[in-house]
Amino acid sequence: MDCGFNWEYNSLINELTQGLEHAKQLRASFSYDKIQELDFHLQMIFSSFEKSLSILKWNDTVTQSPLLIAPLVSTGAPESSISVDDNNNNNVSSEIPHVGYGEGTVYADVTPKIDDQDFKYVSKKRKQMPTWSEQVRVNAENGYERPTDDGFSWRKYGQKDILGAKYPRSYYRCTYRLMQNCWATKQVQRSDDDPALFEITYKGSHTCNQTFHSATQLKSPEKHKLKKQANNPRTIQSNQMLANFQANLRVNINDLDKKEATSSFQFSPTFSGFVGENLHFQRSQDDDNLVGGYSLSFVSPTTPESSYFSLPSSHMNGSRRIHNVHHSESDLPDLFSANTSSTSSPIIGLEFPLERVELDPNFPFHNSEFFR
DNA sequence: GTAATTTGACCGAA
DNA sequence: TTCGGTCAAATTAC
Repeated sequence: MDCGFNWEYNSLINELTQGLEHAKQLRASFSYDKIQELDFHLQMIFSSFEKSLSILKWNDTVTQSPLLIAPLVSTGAPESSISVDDNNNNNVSSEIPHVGYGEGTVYADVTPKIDDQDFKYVSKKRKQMPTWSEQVRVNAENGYERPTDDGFSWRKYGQKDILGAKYPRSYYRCTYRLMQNCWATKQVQRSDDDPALFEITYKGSHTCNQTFHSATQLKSPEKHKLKKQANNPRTIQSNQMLANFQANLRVNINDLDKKEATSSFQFSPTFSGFVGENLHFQRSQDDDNLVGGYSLSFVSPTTPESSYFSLPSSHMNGSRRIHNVHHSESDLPDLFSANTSSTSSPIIGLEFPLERVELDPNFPFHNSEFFR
């Protein structure tokens, strides 16, 4: 039977918790001179509540079936939300060997069969998993054939030529589907018109704790340290926030200040820097709100108090020096590149693409909160 | 040896 | 019958 882990319930809790957190920060930081920060939290709140509603609508539709109840005791698998019910003997366990796959999984004869009508509900439920899409641009010049990391660990399980599409579609599932019953999936489709552009469709929210599993692959004592950190609820929540944040990263470097950009500075190994239109690099003074170390900021010449990003060194595990910041080639004018030196020890927490980051100058953010 | 990817086959939906 | 999504054996990468 089930391990007490519920996919939709946890997703909902995650989303609502995030929304609440952003609302709190919004209230705490309300000030006319922090309008961009406020805007960021508003966007995150909207996103959280939209996803929550999506999950609720999805669940509400499916639970019209008498079999598909008890969301708190079902497994994480969308198709295994059929609850244990001694009265009608419709017991279906995710641990019982089954044949077939995917939508309308056919269970082995040792279990009671699901009739056709029930199948429709099961299939419908998976179909109605919360879905959202985003577009990611990559720099194919340097061999980037797939979108940059989105902060989660994915396992590719299929590729398919799509009718009318120039490029095949790739299918990914969460690496921790089996270990943590996480049923998030994504599809990646390259744009016909713009090969550097990828349409990524996510289905279902992550219910896994990926920091934990990253840590388990490391050697001790880092392993122990990261495990401890990963179990911190704040860390788990921050991971989700970071993923959301990362999903909104874009970059425009049309007015990159080359003089500033080519100077070296200490830098996170996983954030490679960003310059928006009319912005320039500036290595900032320590942020009083952060714990120790230096931080890197982006300051708008016109509104220096409102456009910035900072990263405390206390969350870096070893420092890096970044160099060779330069514009990308002409076919990808909105990207820039930078190289980092050395890779001492892995960073704690989520990892972001090293060499390339996109930042939309229209997307205000202040992510100091993520790292505290 | 283990984990990840590739790829042909299978299945359900339309 | 076609097509998109998934599985799982074979292959490749680490």
